[in-house]
Amino acid sequence: MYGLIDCNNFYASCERVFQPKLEGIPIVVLSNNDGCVVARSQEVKDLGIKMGVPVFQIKNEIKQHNIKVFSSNYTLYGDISNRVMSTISEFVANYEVYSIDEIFVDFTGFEKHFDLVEYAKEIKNTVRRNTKIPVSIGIASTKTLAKAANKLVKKHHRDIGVCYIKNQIEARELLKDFDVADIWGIGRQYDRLLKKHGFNTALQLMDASDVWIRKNLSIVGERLVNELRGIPCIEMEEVKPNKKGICVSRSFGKMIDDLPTLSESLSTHANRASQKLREQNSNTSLISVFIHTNRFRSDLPQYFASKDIKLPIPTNDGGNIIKAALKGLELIYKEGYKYKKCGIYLNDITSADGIQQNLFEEDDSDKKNRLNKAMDILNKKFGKETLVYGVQGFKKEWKLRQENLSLSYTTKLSDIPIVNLNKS
DNA sequence: TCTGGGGTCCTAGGACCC
DNA sequence: TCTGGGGTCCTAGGACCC
Repeated sequence: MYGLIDCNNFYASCERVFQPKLEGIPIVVLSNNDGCVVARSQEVKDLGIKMGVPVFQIKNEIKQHNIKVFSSNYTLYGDISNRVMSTISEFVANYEVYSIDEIFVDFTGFEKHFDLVEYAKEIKNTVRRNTKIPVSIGIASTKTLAKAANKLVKKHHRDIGVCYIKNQIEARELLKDFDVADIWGIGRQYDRLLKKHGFNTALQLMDASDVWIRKNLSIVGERLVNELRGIPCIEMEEVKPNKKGICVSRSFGKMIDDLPTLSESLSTHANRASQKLREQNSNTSLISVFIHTNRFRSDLPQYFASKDIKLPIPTNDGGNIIKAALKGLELIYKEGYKYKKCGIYLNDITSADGIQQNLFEEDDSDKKNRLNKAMDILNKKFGKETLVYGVQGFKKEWKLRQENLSLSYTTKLSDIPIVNLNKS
């Protein structure tokens, strides 16, 4: 038995933790650069505002319904997420943190000793008490069914917050009205394909022909259908495997046309990417950089470019990676365009232990390792970007727009909430 | 004026080997 | 008129997830 525990309207709920007066008030949280809506409170969902809409398209609704708007505050959400996950980890031995607001838990064997619904309710109440975050819990014999159960909570069992699919008889009953589009692993394209061939509900998909599924949805679809049938095909991943690719990119707060400013921004992303690499004790030997203009501005000339740089020796040194990135940037930069975004991908990722040296280049990796270690320690202790490379610049003209950022209540001493006892 | 930022896995097809 | 049979590796692109 698997459980999927998911935080309701997570980012919006986080914003409410330290501002309880926002309870019941419609809230949206925006993507980086205050671009799109990435999280909505229930009140906003009820208004019919869709996930992902550009915020300028809902200006009127925001005004009309007095919707409170927040820039995304990942420092806060990350910290609250850790609290939620650690509370849940007290209840189960095996679990997989699946995303910032979701966790799979392994309930195998629990059903023999506990009433699973009651046990789940206790988890839910404890999380709420410890963190103030509301969660929903779906339980079933496979991860895909647990995901579906979790969706069903939001439709039919919001009061209890738990949905338990005990066996396949119940699964068939509950999934007979379940839209294929809502199945974990069915996206827009597969939804269209399935509907075209008459598969509208999860139940119909459960009874589909294996050959047809294999042919049209590949092995991924075959696994998915078996999971719906109660045959587990997707295992728990309790330890996070190292990333095989690392990407850091951002849109600019305003459009940029000159190489020096682009270089500052790209250096910053490159440095951040090198930190991520070091966090998992890996090296890269293939760096790609890209820049592009604003694809929505059809009135402006468009330019999209990327460049791969192969490194002779795998590295995780910030200086090396920045140097390679800037070399790539110079090769693709063209004057006369208004750039909107740049970024860096690190690929060909290998372990940082046991590097194959190059016969013809001097080995200064020991010195660089010590430098990087020192930088990482300082930035961890005194806050990120305390110590940076000079090429990253100081003016940060390209930085994100974040006009409605809440405080870092839990991670920054100066932002800690103050309780005024006298007043109350 | 204004449109996010990360990831994973799978397949097909081409280049190459003997 | 007729042109083998078996592999591997890599990449680009497309699907998906949050």
